[in-house]
Amino acid sequence: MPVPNPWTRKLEQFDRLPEADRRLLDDLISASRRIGANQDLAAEGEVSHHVHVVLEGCACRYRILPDGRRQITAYLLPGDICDLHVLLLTRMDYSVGTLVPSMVASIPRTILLGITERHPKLTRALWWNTFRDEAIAREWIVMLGRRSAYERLAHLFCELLLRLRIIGAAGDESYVLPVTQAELADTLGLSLVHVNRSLQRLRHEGLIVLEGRSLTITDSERLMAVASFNPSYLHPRSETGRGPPPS
Amino acid sequence: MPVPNPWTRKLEQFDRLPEADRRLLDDLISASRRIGANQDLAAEGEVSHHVHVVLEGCACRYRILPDGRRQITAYLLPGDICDLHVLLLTRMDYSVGTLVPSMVASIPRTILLGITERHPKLTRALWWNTFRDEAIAREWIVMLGRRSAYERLAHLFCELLLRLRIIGAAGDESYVLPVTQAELADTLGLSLVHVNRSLQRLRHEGLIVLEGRSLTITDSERLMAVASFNPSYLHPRSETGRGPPPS
DNA sequence: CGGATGGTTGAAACCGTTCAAAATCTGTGG
DNA sequence: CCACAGATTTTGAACGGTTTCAACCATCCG
Repeated sequence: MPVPNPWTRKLEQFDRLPEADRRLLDDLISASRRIGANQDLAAEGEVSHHVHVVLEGCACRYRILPDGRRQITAYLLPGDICDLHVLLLTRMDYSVGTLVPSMVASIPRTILLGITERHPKLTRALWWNTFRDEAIAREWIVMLGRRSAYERLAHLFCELLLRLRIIGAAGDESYVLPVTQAELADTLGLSLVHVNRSLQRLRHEGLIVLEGRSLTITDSERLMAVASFNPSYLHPRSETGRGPPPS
Repeated sequence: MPVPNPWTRKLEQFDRLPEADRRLLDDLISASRRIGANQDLAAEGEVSHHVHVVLEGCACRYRILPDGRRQITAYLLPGDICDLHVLLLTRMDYSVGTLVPSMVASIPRTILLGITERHPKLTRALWWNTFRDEAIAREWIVMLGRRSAYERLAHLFCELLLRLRIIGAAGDESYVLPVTQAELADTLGLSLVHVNRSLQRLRHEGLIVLEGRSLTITDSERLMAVASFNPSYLHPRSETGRGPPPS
């Protein structure tokens, strides 16, 4: 059996899909394209007719305030859907852009919408995907509202470790950070300068090694404690066992 | 024709529902109960078998960090579903509690899950509801990450004005704030003291009048400008016209 | 080599927090 | 109708985390 594409893998975290659904997913992303870093896939305010899926690289959701302040509201890793809500809400209330060179598939919303009428298992997996996105957004609210700069960095690094591990893009304790310090600042609601200093503190305290973009978590135990990181919001597979909760 | 309950009204913001679906919604919430303020409906970490819907009053989603810091991640107004993800993710990753005395319905997840297999229009409305929740969460991320205390308060008051107006719980420019200043602090990621001082500034600048819990927005034009408030994330009805985007 | 991007450092200013206490409001029972 | 306790709002003052401004350094790459 061939290795499933990242999107299929992601959706099957919820429940095994019928063979027909898996083939369908393969088809939908067959026309993917390679895109450079810092390219917009969709822009705030426009009416969008395509749902985007990241297959390689990394993108983000972000908003820019009238005076130029920017806030990143989500990281989109391989297998993640950038803008699924376009299915039912076509007006974009944020922008989507790549953070590094990426491979992205673009699916007409009418096609996907039609599919949801004939593929209940797949539709349920997409709904699950929506719930998980929302759970991550909630956790970011907590991170921004009630954690210090130091803790926010620790928390974000823990989240990325787990999310990248699931898709096989991280080792036991190291991965390639897909963002610059300026982008970390826009993610964590901090200034660039303060991100830099907080990173140094994480290094000095022996929690991480960060050389260029390669991040190694040298003491994940303590890093998770600093972040008061509780992975349950990612709803890891192991917790519910195989398959979705019984109906 | 009788006035629909708040939940039905909320779900019909997306699309008109078949008469059968509306009757079903009435049935589901017929066994609602009255609950005092500050009562938990569901607690973080537990496996929940019920979906809760607010019919009167106000509840919130919140998380408490190990050291006691608290962050509110959503306000749940009449018609809002507290924990719909329980359908597919039964483990709670946050708590739900009332902010004021409320009327709340509690629906077994297996019942609602079964319904989603036989009522496509209703299911789609529920999915839409999920997307809208997520859009609000994203906006809160922007609010917490990139706005000052003063701007956060302004933004929150704008959001509540619109959301309460939709359900007929706010006049043109005034409503009853369902929260104390301490709760505002836990919502906006600020200290109680600073919330108090920022509120005074909003008053002194003539943007609001706040007496007890009664809030009047005296200059909504300027309040929205201060908050750089853009209501599109609430996906108001008027924008898409009647009914959902065409398939 | 030169320009662009990303990372690092220093110092001053500011926004928001903390601690502590007073003032006001609210509901309740006597 | 008053007294009282608890919750909520308000105020003052000191402290500190974070920002801002302004350089400087390192690296990469054509």
